[in-house]
Amino acid sequence: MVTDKRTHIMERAIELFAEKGFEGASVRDLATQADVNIAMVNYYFGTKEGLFQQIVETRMATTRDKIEEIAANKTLSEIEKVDLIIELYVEGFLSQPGFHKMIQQEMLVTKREGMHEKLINTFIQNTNNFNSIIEKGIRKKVFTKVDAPLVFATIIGTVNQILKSKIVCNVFAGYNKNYDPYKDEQFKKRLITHIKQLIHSHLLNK
Amino acid sequence: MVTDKRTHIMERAIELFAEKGFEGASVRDLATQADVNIAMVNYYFGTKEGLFQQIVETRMATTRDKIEEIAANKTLSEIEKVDLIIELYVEGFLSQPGFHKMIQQEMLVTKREGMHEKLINTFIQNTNNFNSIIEKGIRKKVFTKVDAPLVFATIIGTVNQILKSKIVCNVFAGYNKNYDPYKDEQFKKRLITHIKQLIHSHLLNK
DNA sequence: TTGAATTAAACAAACGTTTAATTAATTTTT
DNA sequence: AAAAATTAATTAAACGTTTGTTTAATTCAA
Repeated sequence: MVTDKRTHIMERAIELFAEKGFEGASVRDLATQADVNIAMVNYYFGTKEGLFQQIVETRMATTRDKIEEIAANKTLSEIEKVDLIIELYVEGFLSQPGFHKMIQQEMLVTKREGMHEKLINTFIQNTNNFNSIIEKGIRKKVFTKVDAPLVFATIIGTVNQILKSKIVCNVFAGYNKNYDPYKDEQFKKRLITHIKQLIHSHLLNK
Repeated sequence: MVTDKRTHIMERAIELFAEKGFEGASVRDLATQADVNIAMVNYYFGTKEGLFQQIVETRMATTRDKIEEIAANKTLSEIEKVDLIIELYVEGFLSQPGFHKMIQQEMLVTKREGMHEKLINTFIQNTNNFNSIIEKGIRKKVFTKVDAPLVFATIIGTVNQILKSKIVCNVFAGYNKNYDPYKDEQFKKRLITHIKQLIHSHLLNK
């Protein structure tokens, strides 16, 4: 039950950090939400920042490894790889909206330098892996000569933009305020379709 | 000299808010950066949140009005309007990176509900104006049947992604760490070209 | 002389963290 | 297997700082 409590605190913390930001979410708030004593946060994670780092380190490695795996795969074509990465980001972001909101905020803020740099470095790795796929496609002449890193920025940026607010997202989806688009399989497909069509016509345009 | 001091505080506050977030930037910090007494912030803006709101209200109306103007224009074609909006966002974002970082953070955070809703509403207005352009283009059969609100999300999202960190941006641009891509005219052109090509092949694809 | 601008000092409240005491669980010894 | 000893988990209370804001006095300009 020890690790259960640890992960429980982390899970509740993700939602609070996403909602209020790192500074905006107080330790007392975190403890109340997780239904534990205030001192438990420091007991398990040392500091508030330690808790944040634990969350990031645990969850961010997954996406990075998956992208690395896709990039290194030798049986997939370049366009198949691009499609897989699009699906990976949409599914990952929509299934863990809180976590990715957290990350987005921290990428904007340069206050906690160590944390910020760690995020940037992982992101740069992902960019490089994506670039290598695109560049190979261009060399093979299956892709047009596109601006690879900016194509990556478009994919991530589009999903991030959707993630920015559920309300805005509802306007996009045209549904009512109580409906949760992140949990809707149809909305997910719609987003994937949009990005794929967009990127395909850009990459494969003659 | 009164308004000068007011705007001076606002200008310095934008940079601090962008760098550290709303909660992360303390009033003492703001006062020190603007080289004024701590009490002056409350004297001019009532509260810290009042300062934030003043900044947002002053600057955000400009973009909204420009988009409305473009959408209402009767001499421009639909594709010309789309191009103008792309240029508007890239130029606006790159010339005022601090302000737009601030906005991005506040759109992610739902703590200050009033502020958040105001941002969302303005954004929804912009989305609707953009949609009406796209829908007209589709009706005229000069555009393919695209997902208009998601196309808008792609444009904004791409620029926002670029804005997320100067370091990441430098990796995109392939330059050294001291170079400031936001001030580089060539990088701006590169970004505009990428988005235009991307959106064009998506909208005009047969 | 009147009102605005500016200041240093103080305010209570909230912050992250630590402490010291207590309970619960585990291990060691009998 | 029971008792004792040891470690881990949990708690309420307090720690010193920092927070945003206010006050009351002072300087400045009209």
